[in-house]
This record gives sequence, C-alpha cells and structure tokens, in this order.
Amino acid sequence: MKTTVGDWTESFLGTRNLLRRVRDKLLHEARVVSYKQGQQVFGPDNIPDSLMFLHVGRIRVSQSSDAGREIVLYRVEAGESCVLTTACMLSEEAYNAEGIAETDVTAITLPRTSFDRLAAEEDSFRGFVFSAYSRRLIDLLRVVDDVAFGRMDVRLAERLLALGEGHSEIQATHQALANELGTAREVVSRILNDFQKRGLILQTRGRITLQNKPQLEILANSA
Amino acid sequence: MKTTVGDWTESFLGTRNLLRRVRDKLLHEARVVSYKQGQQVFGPDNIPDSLMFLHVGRIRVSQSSDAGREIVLYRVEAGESCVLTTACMLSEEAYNAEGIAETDVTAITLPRTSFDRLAAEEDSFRGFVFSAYSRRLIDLLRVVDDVAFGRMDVRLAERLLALGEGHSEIQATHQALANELGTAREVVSRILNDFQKRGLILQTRGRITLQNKPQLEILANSA
DNA sequence: TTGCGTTAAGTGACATTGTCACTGAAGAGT
DNA sequence: ACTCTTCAGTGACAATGTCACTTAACGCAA
Repeated sequence: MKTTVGDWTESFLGTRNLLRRVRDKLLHEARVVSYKQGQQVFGPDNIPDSLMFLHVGRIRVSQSSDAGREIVLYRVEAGESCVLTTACMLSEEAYNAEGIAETDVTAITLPRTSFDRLAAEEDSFRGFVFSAYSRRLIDLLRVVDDVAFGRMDVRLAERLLALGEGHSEIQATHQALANELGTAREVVSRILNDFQKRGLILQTRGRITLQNKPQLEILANSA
Repeated sequence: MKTTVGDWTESFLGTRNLLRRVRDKLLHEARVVSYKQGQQVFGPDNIPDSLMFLHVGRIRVSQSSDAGREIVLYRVEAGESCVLTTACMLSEEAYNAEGIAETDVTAITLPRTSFDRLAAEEDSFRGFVFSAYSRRLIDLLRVVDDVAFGRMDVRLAERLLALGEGHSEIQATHQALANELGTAREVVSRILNDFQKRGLILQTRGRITLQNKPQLEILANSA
C-alpha cells in the first residue's frame, strides 16, 4: 500500500494538533520519499535541499572519523523531523554526519520555500520545528557528556539494556556496538568478555543474551 | 554609559538586515540585562524564562561532570543568540550545561510570547533564530568529533593556536586548558611538558609562550 | 559432508589517556 | 623572611585505543 502525503498529514495532524488548514498547504507542496533499509538518507556528499519529516521507520544519525570509527548521535523516529539536514541547509555549513535508514523508511519532504512559509504562517508547525531542534541539541549534549566523561563499560551496559528492552536477546556484532559508542571493536570485546565472566550476559556469534538485567542496571546507573 | 534596547536593536538591525519595523516591536518588549565577568548567565539551577541575545561581551558555554571535570561546548559572541536556553525553554527538558560570562556582558532578553510573535511575523528574525540553532548544532557535532576521535595533543595544539592568535603569549593555567578540552590537569601538564621539550612552547606559571607556531600548526592539522 | 571464503571474535603487546595521592614551587600579602 | 594559596610536577596504576595478527563460526557450493 502506497503512502501518500495525505496519510502523513493525517498522522501529523493527529500527533501535533496542527490546525486543519495546514493540511491543504502540506498536501500541495510536500512529496513522499522512500528509502530501503540500509540506504543512506543523507550524508556529506548528499545534502538534501528540502526539509524532511519521518512518517514510517527509523533513521540512525551517526558521525564517522576518517580512521573509520563511528558514533551514533541519535535516532529519528516516526513523527519526528530530521533537523540536521535542516540545519545544514539553513546555515550552509559542512558537517560530516550521515543518516542511514535503519528500517524501510517513508518520509515527507518539504521544499525550502514551503518550509519558510509554513513556519511563518502556522504557529504549531513552527513550534514543532523549534522543539525538534531543541530535542536534538539536548541529545547532543548527552552524547558529549557520555563521550567526554562516561566510562565505556557503563555506556555499553546502557546500550545493551536499551537494545534488549522487552526481551533479552540482542542481535548485534561487537563491531556494531563499537560503532554505536564510538569506540573500537576490541574494546567492546574486552568489556563483553568481562560481562560474561561476571555472569551478566551470554554470547554467541552475532548475538548477546542478557542474563542478569538487574545487575546490568546497577552498572549502567553507576555513572 | 548605559546600554539601551535601542542600542542593541540598532546593531542588530545592522548586522541582520532586519526590517525597520522590527525595531519598534523590540523596543517595547525587550529588556537589557547585564552580567559581570565570571558570573553565571544560566545553568541547571538557573533556567531563564526568556530568550537571550548577546549585545556586548562573550559567554562560555560548558558542560561539567559530577566528578568535577568540565568541557567547553562553544562560545556565544556579541551579535549571536544563546539558543541553548531557548532550547531548554521550548522543550522543557533538563540539561547540565552552564553559561559563564567570560567578559562583562550586556544582553537583551525577550519574553517568550514576544519571541513567538516576532518569529511568526518577521521572516528575518525567524531566519536569525533558525540559523543560530543550526550553528550550535554544527558546533556540537564538532565537539563530539573531537572528543570521540581526536588526539589530546592535537586538540591542545589547536587551542593554543586559537588562544594565541595575533600574539604569542597565552595566559591560562593548565587547569583552565583542561577544562576547555574536557580532560584532566595532569594530562595537559604532561602534553605541555612534551611540547616544551620539543621547543614548541615556553612555560611559566600561568603563562605559555608559543615558540614555534608553524610546528604547532603541523601538529594541529595532523588530525 | 567436506572444504572454502567470509565475517566475527580473540589475543597480546604497546601507546595514550585518566586517576590518585602525593610533593614541590611560585607568587601574594603581611 | 614567613605564611598561604594556587599552580604545576611526579610516579604508579587503571582504562581505553591501536596494531598485527590468529582463531572460530557460519554460509555456501562442489
């Protein structure tokens, strides 16, 4: 079933209590775009010229070093907007972050002129954009805090718990976890082996089982 | 000589090409605030309820860990706005960054309702705010990149060059430099002693002389 | 099923950075 | 000259990052 701008506008109106007349404006000027899981949505060599609002799926925004290391900055969930592209567009500065579709993704793009006009005319739309910016700023503060001051074992425990929420099986390679945290695979291996020795987890190739969540939580909160 | 809202509006109009009618709006609703050098402008326990635009001076925005370490996120210069407070206000989330007046500071505050209205009515004002957000987002990307992937000696060399721009004498304690970079004093001492052995700098208590800028630049660019 | 190629994970040595508990040194004020 | 306070130095150790490998697990095809 094909997603339409109307579908999104509907859900957007629902979650954001936008005035009904916003709908018509959006319907005329927005366009639907799709990405397959794993595709790059934006990146240094792929700077979009319109604003993006995520309708379905999840986008992982990460930054990578020239040495090949990588760190996840945040994730854009359905209903949110991707302000980094907006930021880049508006300030016309370079950045070296990229967005990868973590699932199949459907998004709505709004040309810059439409964005400007909507931001001018609709309070709730403008509020949505401002608060999207704010949330990301605060996300980044958290990342800085973690990276600058946090211990790696604590951060890893946090991620494991987050990834294993609801269940206890995590499908992720050590390399993938290292890319989440901005560290090296060897470091993750070291810490996970330690966790295993302590009975906190079980490991098989590409899969981790959380064995003792309470203890992991204690560790994760011992920031 | 006392600064007035008019003074600021004048310079703001100048730098931002705002429409002239913005002036009147600002004149009625903005208020001037001042801080002495070293005073906290905002912080976790001191969340402002209005938006701030810096007229004179410089604000250092930093984040600190509970272990007492500290890292500078960016600096707000005259003519810029302090979006972090805005972000916090709009999203009503907690953060643990603080702003310190690095010089005597004069700023203009705008109540939230005025901010909303101006953002709605004046394109250039809105554009100013959006691009302020964008700049900070990108600043933070840079910080994340540095902290996650950068070498400490390289980062320190960068700072020294930045602080010694135009001259070659820097007045800063090792502790202060550590707080810039989010590391420990001992680490800075170690690296500076190494720099000195290599003839890149000279040190006396509380003061560093850049002896060999070209070499420092090579180091700083060997990211 | 056996072998092969690919990807994931383990290992040990070493470099860098962070932490701790100190000691020593330089300047400010009396 | 004698304190006080602040700044910087030191050595041992822990945590993290890097490198150059080796070993193991799985997917697939002969």
